[in-house]
Amino acid sequence: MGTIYDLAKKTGFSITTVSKALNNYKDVSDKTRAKILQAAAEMDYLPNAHAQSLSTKKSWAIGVMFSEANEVGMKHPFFNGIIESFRHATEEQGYDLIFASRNLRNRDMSYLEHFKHRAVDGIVVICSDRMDEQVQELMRSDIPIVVVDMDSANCSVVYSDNIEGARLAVNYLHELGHRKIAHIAGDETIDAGAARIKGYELAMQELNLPIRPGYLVNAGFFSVEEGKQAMERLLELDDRPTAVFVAGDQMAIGVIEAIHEHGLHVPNDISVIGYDDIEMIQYITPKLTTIRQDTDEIGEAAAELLLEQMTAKERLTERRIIPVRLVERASCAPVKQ
Amino acid sequence: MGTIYDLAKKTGFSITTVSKALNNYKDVSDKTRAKILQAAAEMDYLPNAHAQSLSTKKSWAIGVMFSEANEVGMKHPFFNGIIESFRHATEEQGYDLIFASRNLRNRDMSYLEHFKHRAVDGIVVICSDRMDEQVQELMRSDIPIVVVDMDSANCSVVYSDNIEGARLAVNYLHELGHRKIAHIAGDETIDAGAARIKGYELAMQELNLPIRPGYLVNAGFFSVEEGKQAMERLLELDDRPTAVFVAGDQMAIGVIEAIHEHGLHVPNDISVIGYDDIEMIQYITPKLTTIRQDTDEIGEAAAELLLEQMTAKERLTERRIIPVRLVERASCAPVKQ
DNA sequence: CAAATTACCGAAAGCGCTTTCGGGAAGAGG
DNA sequence: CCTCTTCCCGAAAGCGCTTTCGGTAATTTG
Repeated sequence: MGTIYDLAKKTGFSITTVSKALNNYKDVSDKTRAKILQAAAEMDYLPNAHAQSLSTKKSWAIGVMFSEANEVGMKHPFFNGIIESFRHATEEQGYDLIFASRNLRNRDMSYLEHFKHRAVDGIVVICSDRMDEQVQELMRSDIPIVVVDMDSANCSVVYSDNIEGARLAVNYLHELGHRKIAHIAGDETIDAGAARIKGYELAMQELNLPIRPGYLVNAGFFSVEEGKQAMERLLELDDRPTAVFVAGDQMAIGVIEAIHEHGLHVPNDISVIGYDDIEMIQYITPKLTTIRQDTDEIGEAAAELLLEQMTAKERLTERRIIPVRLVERASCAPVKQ
Repeated sequence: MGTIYDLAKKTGFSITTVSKALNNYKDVSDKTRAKILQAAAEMDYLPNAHAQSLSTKKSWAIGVMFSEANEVGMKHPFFNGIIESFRHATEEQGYDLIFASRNLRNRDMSYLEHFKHRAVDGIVVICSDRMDEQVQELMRSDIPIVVVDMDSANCSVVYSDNIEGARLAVNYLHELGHRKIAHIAGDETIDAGAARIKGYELAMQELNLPIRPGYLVNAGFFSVEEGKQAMERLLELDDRPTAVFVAGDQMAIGVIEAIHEHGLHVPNDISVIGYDDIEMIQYITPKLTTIRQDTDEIGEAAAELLLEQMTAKERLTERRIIPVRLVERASCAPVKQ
């Protein structure tokens, strides 16, 4: 491969000139630039990124932090949809993504420390747990940052319009004639969970529907199993709901399972509407009606907000709320007479 | 944060001694080491990774390349299961993962070039397309590398025992009394696809079962839609199979859909067995019986093979074949009388 | 044609760290 | 008391690149 010195020797110019030619400075003649570029191609010269970063203080790297909360890491279909689109958008600008480990040889360090160590140009946090001390630390730092799926006044954030999403869901069920609408919710410590609860309550109020006792059940952290258990509790009620708005698709899968196990039918006996629109719900029975979050757009918006800060070289705090929409499939039906 | 110079000034020692203290050299007394460490903690000192890499020629970074083939990137549940476990295993040793973009500012470069530019210590390739010129180039290079889900004599590889997996599937169907067993296959240009075809043919032969005309159908690149279309073709046959071994779970989902749309029942009319054991198939109807690939172990094995090369600082070529197992669920039944 | 620009190029410092090598001080051995 | 080790420490070179600042040579201007 060779270094810039080899290139200089080979072409007979100084490393200064070589560097300038490579970086499109204008104070080098076309003739010599051509020679240098030619020679560079011949010897497969590639600049060393570390040396460049060291001297320019720009690493062209973005650190990504995933919530390790439920041990899903990058396996979660919603989160990895976002990161994939984020990756596309940033890669176009020449940035690489780096997934930092938490331990540097012997000693283990925080994400912030690791990102500083790596001298990343920016950070993207994809995490729903606002209590996470690691995330807090990142948000307090002065590195350009964007956090996804969580609100904050101190840094740029992007998330779906959860309130509107919940409202869409409730209104839809209402239009189908449902009045006894329950909500299986995500934990309130998670912004998305809290917002959807709020949207549910708001919508119910707007429609003058009472939230009956036991109709709002916390199903924790969005897993299939938790959804199932939550639905069990609804089924135990004397005054069962005819429809349930579930705060996440995975939970909704558990919900449907529970309903089926009780010998009831979705949607004939109970309508179910989910949230997210992860791919697999098109293939379950019945196909799940849901509120679609646009992971592509979320990822792109996140990239945009971060890129903006990185080029401005200052921390900005913009809030971007991505619209959602209802995707009608087969898990909701008009209420029985 | 400060540099090593600041630390030296603050403690009164030379940067040499500071560096040595930080790196546990033995030619520095416990007393001064303690002082330096203390001061480092006080000023939140963190060594600059670029400077370190520049002088040690070790970056503690592993480049990962995903096949962009079907535009799924890191969204594919099988691949991202692998990468997640790979990440865990390498992170324990202090390595970070870097997802390289293909363009460096203006000019766009190959993955190999980018990885050289970044001076990664090793590369992991998660790609099934052996024709990909980018992958070829990586394999020809002299950087430590491990490739997943593909065979090669020139570098370390790890993949599932696809032949045995196919055999397990066919034998299982045979035990259920099936004799008319078809195979919906992945494309032969993909190693996994080819191996499963081979295993199917082998198993059929071992059981003295003929492969009837039209019973081996190529469904391309493992998508739901392709699986569905392939099944349509099988259903057009006069002499329909009673069971079908499908080379991937996603395809199997399409297969079941096609069968249902023809008014037939799985497994009563036709048994279906998949391959992979991705999470979602537990939630479809009927729950899919499948051959389970152990993504955790594949990822760990890949990490192990790569780590080995990186510490040895030489390229090795080991082949690791990960065992698979049958997971019985509800999509296969004994053949009708 | 002399003076003032302009066009090109290079010396050198600096980015933050590691590592070799040598040297002084202190302790061990005779 | 002198020599030989052992223990600590630091000067300096080097990793590969960027960028400032001057300095020629070539070109333009009046």
